[in-house]
Amino acid sequence: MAYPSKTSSDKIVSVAIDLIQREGEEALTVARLAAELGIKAPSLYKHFSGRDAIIEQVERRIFAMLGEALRGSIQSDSASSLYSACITHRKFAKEHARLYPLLFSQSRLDGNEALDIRAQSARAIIELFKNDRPNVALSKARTITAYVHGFVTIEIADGFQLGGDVESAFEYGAKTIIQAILKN
Amino acid sequence: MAYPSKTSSDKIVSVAIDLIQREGEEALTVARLAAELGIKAPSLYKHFSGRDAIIEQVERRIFAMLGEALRGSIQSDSASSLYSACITHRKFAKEHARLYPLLFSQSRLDGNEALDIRAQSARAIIELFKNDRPNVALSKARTITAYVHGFVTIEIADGFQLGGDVESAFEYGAKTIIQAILKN
DNA sequence: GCTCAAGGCTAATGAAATTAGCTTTGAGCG
DNA sequence: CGCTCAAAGCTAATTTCATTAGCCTTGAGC
Repeated sequence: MAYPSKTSSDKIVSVAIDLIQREGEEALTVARLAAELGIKAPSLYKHFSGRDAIIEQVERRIFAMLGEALRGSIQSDSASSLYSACITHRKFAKEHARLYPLLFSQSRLDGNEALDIRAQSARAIIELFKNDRPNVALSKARTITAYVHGFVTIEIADGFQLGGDVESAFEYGAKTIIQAILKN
Repeated sequence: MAYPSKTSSDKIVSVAIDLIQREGEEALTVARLAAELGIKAPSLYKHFSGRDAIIEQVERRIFAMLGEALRGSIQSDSASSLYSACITHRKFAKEHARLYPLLFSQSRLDGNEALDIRAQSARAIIELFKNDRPNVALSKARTITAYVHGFVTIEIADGFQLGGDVESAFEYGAKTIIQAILKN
């Protein structure tokens, strides 16, 4: 084709992820990102329609990573697997404290594509309830997912300000919910 | 004192809340807000140090409103009260879909002030577990709060994309968790 | 009736995103 | 071997915001 590309869409997204992880989303300016890639801001528009499009890809990638991590943590289809999925989810969120909140913000992801990428993460959990009626399985998956997501979201935002042992609170909640879910 | 004030800090925050509720946070530009107040952008700086300071007050107010709603929904200290608190929390979040996500974003609120305003909301729930040891009560409150917060956060972000009955999922989760919590 | 500080205003500055329009270069073809 | 052309860069606007500088107005209190 043509001019030797100094970068690629994949590279751009990777560097964007690094930057957000290091300094937060607001630090991701088009000029800054371009600089880290060794090019100038307007050149980025040859690869993406704009800043939002880049962040959208970032979200997509983080979702994929979370999904992969969750699937990797689920060995059997037992309760212990469910608990380890919770641990993994929480660990992932905290290790990507600046990226994780992007996943369920106003979400630039829309429609079909969002469905696919999210479904992959969800599916792994839903599978664990294959003995239940589909609707019940969905409710159970949503319950445990909501709990973990809510917990880590508050945790990341430094929302647990009343002291106490946050670790044991997480464990208590996860185990209690899992136990209850496996019965009812 | 002096020049007849055309507005006030309270009024500014109210109008800001309206604006965000109607058109989202990004629609809250300093110029736009000023216009809705009948003044010019720079005049706002006589009342607030900047856009962030205004949004901080918005968060504070929303937190206070949520706390009030929760306290209002708790009559007794029984399980039924806990469930109605969940309903109230969810209703509040959905009725303030554009404002609620601000509460646990990166949070501009810091330190002591944040503690106070959040503690008020939390306290109401913790009270319900006064028969438990303090640390357990805290864990229980955190568990149910995390669940509801996570659920509505995902819901608002349109994250439940696999169909099914979201209403019944919420009910299932809330009731299951409450029941489990009241035992253990 | 004077004064002065709070609360407005206009004009300027500075950061970002984005657009317009030009330049470079190397893959592939004749 | 040399030509061409489209992709990928670049510089120079343009726009939209937030914020700052500096000035003007007015009414409460003396």
